[in-house]
Amino acid sequence: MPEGTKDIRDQIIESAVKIFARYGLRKATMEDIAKANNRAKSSLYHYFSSKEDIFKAVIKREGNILKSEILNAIAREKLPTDKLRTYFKARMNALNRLANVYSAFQDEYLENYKFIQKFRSQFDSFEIETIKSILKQGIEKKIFEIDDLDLTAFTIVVGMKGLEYHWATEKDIKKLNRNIDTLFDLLFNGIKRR
Amino acid sequence: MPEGTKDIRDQIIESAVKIFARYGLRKATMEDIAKANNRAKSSLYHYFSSKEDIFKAVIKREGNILKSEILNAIAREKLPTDKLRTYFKARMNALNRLANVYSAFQDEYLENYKFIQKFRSQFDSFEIETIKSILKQGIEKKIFEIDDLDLTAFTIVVGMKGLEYHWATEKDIKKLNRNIDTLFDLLFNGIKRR
DNA sequence: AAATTTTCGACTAAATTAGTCAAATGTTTC
DNA sequence: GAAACATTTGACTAATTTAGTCGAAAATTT
Repeated sequence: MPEGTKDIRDQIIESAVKIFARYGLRKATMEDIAKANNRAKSSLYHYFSSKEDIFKAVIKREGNILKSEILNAIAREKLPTDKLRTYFKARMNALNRLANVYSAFQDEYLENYKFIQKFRSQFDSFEIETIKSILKQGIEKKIFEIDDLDLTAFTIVVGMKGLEYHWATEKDIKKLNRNIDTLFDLLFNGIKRR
Repeated sequence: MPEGTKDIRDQIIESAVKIFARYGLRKATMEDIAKANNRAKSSLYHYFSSKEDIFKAVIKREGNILKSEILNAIAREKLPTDKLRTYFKARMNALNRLANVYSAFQDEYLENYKFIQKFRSQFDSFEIETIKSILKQGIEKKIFEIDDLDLTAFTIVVGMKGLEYHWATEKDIKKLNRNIDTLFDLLFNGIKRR
């Protein structure tokens, strides 16, 4: 695909996000996406090879937004402690903002797709690495005391996943933020240098 | 359909509400509804003759809920003035609560169905009659002064529809409630006995 | 105005879906 | 307990929808 084409590809992706968010991969049709973009269905195939191809692009885009939101948020903090707490909240907020796309993303039907599994595991890696780098800084600054860095980072990510599940069904944002703080404090007091 | 059958019919309608709310009439499949009800698709046809038939039942049910919520709300008020204001708010709140179903209901694709048009016009009649009865009480109690009752009731309903349209795109509930009050005051000062 | 990119409508093969049906299972009634 | 009835189901089909193709028309660039 040529150069200036980027804009229209992006346009299509943007429409597709909404359609996928509303209907999920299965029920969203190329016709739906095309209409939302004021184009004929066949035009889409000039930019993407298949519906799955568009979906991949959507997932990639939303994933990148999620990652950069998290990275930006923790970049604003100086202390590893604050970075960690901010990471928690930024993750929840970003996920909250993406709630629609995300709920489509949770669709069990998607689990069968290999590229979704790949994306998930890539995102897991990103999270573990990010947490690890925060923990490392904490160790260097003598704020944290951790035996097994990998295992600790992994455990933290798993813990957040648990919270995320709870979050999916929790409407009370206030209560949720308190949960985040509680989990954080519990974790923090476990790893803080005594 | 036999007698004790009612329970299961209702069960099916309840599942169907959720499915229609999520996907709309077009994209909701009998299979979806059946699954949500832990039944085989063919079982549904024992209780309903078609998908459209289920949809009609859903619309009827939600319409009745809407009506009774409104009627209950205004029954709690004594003064015609308060009844009118309460009507406004109850209508908005009920519609708000039914937001999902309602958004599916707004689908342009539905406009082609005759029974939807029929339902709409029946609901319009209900609203106009309800408003008229409130206005009548107001006139009797010398609180309102109205020339053409029918035309006034009609105008009020049309006004609320306009607000409803605005509401559909307005996320700020606070602002919306202020709008309701404003519209109400404007209207009220127009019909109040001087 | 030639070359290239973009759009589109018409088309097809494959998949999905509404609705049917006959048989299986479950429940009542005598 | 078996006849009568109600309910559920899986297999099936006809009709519709849908992903993806293709050749040619617009639009844009060179």
